[in-house]
Amino acid sequence: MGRAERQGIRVDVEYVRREKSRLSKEIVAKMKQLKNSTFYIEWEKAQGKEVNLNSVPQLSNYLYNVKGLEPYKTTETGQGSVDEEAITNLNIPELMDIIRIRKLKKIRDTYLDQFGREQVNGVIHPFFNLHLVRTYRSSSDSPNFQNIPKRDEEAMNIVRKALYPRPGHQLLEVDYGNLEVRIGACYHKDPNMIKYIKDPKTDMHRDMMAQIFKLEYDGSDEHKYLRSAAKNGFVFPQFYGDYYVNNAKDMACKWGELPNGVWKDDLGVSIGDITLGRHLREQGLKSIKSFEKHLEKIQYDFWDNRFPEYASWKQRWWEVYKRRGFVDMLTGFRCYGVLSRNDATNYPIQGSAFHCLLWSFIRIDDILSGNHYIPLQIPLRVWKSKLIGQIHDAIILDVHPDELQAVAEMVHIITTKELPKAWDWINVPLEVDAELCPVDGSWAEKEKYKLVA
DNA sequence: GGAACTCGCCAC
DNA sequence: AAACGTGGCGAGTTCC
Repeated sequence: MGRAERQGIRVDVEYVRREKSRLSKEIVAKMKQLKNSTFYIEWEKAQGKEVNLNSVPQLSNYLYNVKGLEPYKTTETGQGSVDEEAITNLNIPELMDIIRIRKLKKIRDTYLDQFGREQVNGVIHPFFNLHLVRTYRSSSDSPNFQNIPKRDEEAMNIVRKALYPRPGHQLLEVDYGNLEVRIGACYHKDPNMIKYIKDPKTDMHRDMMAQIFKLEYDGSDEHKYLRSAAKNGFVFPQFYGDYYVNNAKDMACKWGELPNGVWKDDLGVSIGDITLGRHLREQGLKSIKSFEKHLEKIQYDFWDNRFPEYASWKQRWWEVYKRRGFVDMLTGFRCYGVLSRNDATNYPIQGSAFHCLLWSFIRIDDILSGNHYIPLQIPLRVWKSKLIGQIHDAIILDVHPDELQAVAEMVHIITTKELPKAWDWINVPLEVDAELCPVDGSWAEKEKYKLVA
């Protein structure tokens, strides 16, 4: 990991400077426009002094105390929330401008600023800490290389266009697929989960989508969307220890839309020519309450029938922790201290999943730096290609095009074949996906790449 | 003037 | 009966 830190990642300093000033111009223009609105003028009047558009307490106070609006949700400390979800639901156009400004400032002040500040001769050297995280995962700082925008298209493009390989090289990213789910299976050994992992014809999220939304998955874009709703709104939260009441509320708010506990025909996700809310109503799930009851049954089915071994492992593992005060991970580390019921099962899975990545990272480093002892058909030499970073279940390399083929094969062998050989407790196949950027292309330009033909 | 806090938001 | 896991970081705010 130290070698990757020293290697670093190239930053286009001139681009960062230009992009920051472009963002600043848009932020200033947006603020100017906002300051002319009656919403802002009334806010300023109530405030009695100049309004700070970045101040969360000021906005919360104005919306919920001065104007007396009903908060859509509250924060941990009971204050009216002003996060994106909460203020979007107030249906005030000016608040959309605040969301836009926040997003642009996030890109400028959190990411581009960090790159400019931390770069040395056009290279950043993020730290990858191995000693700070309770679960034995890693963390990264100065700058944090592990939270660079990915899902939001605009933010992803702006930020990742700043990061480059060395001249004549290309960036390669190799991700383990569903690593935590697979490593979880090594602990609980649930046969149904193992079947989902091993049999490519099966798909757990597709099955859950059908059950939750009462729809047979047909592969359409709308169904793909609902599949990810089931995955991120129910399955993963359940794995982490959440329960159906939260799941129902989150899913209904995000995908169905029901301000008064009843589905609205004109709001929410559409499937075919009707909305999800309408579809659920036609299926007899008339309100949020009935959807919650529906999810309650699904939760019991999920743990009692679909993954009973997983459920009993969770139970046993918690009993072990209560008796001994610690749990041991398959990778030899011990989780101790005050753990909640969820912690006692989440920590070992999360930690040993990362250790799989770390083992692979170290072995790849051995080979690239010419020190390897693994009996592979790979000549001993120092490679031009280098490891430059890691994001929990992904490895990022800076590859010379002449070595691409060899690197791809080697990484594939290490991550999916050598690792399970080294650790016999790995009882499920491991898979990796890869993405490749063009030669001299930025990290924004990555495209799917097959490691093995 | 800095530490500690809250809040929002990015990643896995 | 319970009531989602791990981080880093920026900005505003309050306290000492």
